[in-house]
Amino acid sequence: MSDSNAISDSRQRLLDMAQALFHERGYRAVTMQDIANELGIRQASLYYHVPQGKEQLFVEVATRGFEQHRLGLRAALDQAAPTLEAQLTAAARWFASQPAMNLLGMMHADMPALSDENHRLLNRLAAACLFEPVSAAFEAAVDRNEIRPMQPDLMAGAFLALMDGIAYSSDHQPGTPPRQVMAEAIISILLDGLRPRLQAGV
Amino acid sequence: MSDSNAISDSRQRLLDMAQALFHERGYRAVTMQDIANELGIRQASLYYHVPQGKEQLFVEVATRGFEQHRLGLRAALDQAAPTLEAQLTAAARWFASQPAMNLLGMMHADMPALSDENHRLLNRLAAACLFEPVSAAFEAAVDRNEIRPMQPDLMAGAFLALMDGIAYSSDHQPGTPPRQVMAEAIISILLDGLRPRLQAGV
DNA sequence: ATTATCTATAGATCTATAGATAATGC
DNA sequence: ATTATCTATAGATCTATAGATAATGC
Repeated sequence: MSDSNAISDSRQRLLDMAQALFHERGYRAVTMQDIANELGIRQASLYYHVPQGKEQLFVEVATRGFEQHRLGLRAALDQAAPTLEAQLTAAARWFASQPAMNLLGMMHADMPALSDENHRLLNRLAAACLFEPVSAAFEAAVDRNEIRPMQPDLMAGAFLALMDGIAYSSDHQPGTPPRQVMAEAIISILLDGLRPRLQAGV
Repeated sequence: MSDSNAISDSRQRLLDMAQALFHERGYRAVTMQDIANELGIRQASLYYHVPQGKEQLFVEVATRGFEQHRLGLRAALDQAAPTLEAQLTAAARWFASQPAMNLLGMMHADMPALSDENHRLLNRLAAACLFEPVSAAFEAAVDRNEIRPMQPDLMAGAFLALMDGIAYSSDHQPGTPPRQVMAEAIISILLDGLRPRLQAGV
C-alpha cells in the first residue's frame, strides 16, 4: 500500500500538526516543543523532517494554508449561483468549514518576527488567495448592476474582517449562534442595510 | 512644580511606553528589554517600578487602555446626535484617533499566555468597555424604530471587527484612504446596504 | 532617607546541531 | 543503506532577583 514516492508519511503528519497549531495560535505562541509533544516525539526529532528550522516550517504550512483557502474559496464562488448573495454565503460556508485562522491577528503580531522576505511573501499570498477572489466577486456584482458602485477592495477587507470576527467569537464566547447563521445575518445586512426598507404601499 | 504625591513621573512614562508597545504588538511580542530600550534604561531597572513583573504590567496597561476606550466611546456616543449614523460615525472617529489596538488578535494570541484569572478579567473588560457601549447604541436605535430589529451583540461585534480591520489595513497597506473615510463608507453600507435603493419615481 | 538607576547573574525556555541507536528493506 | 527516532548539549534570549551606586531633598 505505502507508495514508495510518498515523500514520507511522518513528514506529512508533522506538517499537518504544525499547520493546525500555527493557524490556531500563531507563530510566536507555538514552540517546536509544542509540535513535538502533540506528535509524541522529541523536539530535536522534528529537525530531521524540517532541517531549515521553525521559520521555514511556518512559511511552508502558511503557504499551504493560503493555497487551500484559495482553492476552497474559488470552488465555493464558482459553484454558487451568480449572485453576490449566493457567492458570499458560499464563501462564508467555506470559512465556517475551516478552523479559524485568526488572519489579521497572526499577520499583525507575528510578521515582525519573520524575515522581510517571508513577510512580503505571506502578505502577497494573503492578497492573492483571500483578498482577490472576494474582491473580484464584489466587482462582478457591480458589473451586473446588482449592487451600487463601491471600492471592491474595501468591501473584500470588510467581509474578511467580519469572517475573522465571527470565527473568533464563536470560538471564544460560549452560546453564540453557529458561524453560518451569524454570517448569513451579516451578509443580509451588507446587502440590504439596517434601515427599514421602503416598501411600495406601506 | 513637581507634585509630591506624583506617584512617580518615571513610573508613568514606563506605563505609557509599555501600553504603546503592548497595544501595538501584543503581549508575547514585546519583551521587557524592548520597553527598557525605548526608555533608555536597563531592563532590570523596570522592576523597581513594576515589581510584580511582566504579566501584571500587561494587565495594568491593558486595563488602562480599556478604560480609556470606555471613556472615549462614551463621550463620542453621548455627544453625537441621537441617530445611529451619527453615533457610529463618532465612535469611528474615536477609534481612528487612537493607536490601533489589534484587539481580536491580541486576545486570541496572547490570552493563553496569561493566568486564567487575568484572562477572564481582560475578557470582562473588553466586553464592558468596548462591546456594551456599542451594543447599547444599536439597541437604542431599534427602540427608536430607526433600524430593523436584530441582535445588537452581533452588530456590535461586527462593528468592532470592522474598526479593527480598518486600523489594520491602514497601518499595513500603503496608499489606503484615511481610516475615517473607510469607516464612513462602511457605516453607510451597514445602514443602507449595497443594493440600489428603490427610489420613489425611478 | 528616598528615589531611581546600575551591574551581575540565576534559572527557565527555545532553537538548533552533533552524533548515537534502532528498525526496515535490500 | 535508508529512515526515523533518540540523548546530550551549545548558544541565545527572557524574566526576575540581589545588591551596589548615585543624586536629591531633608
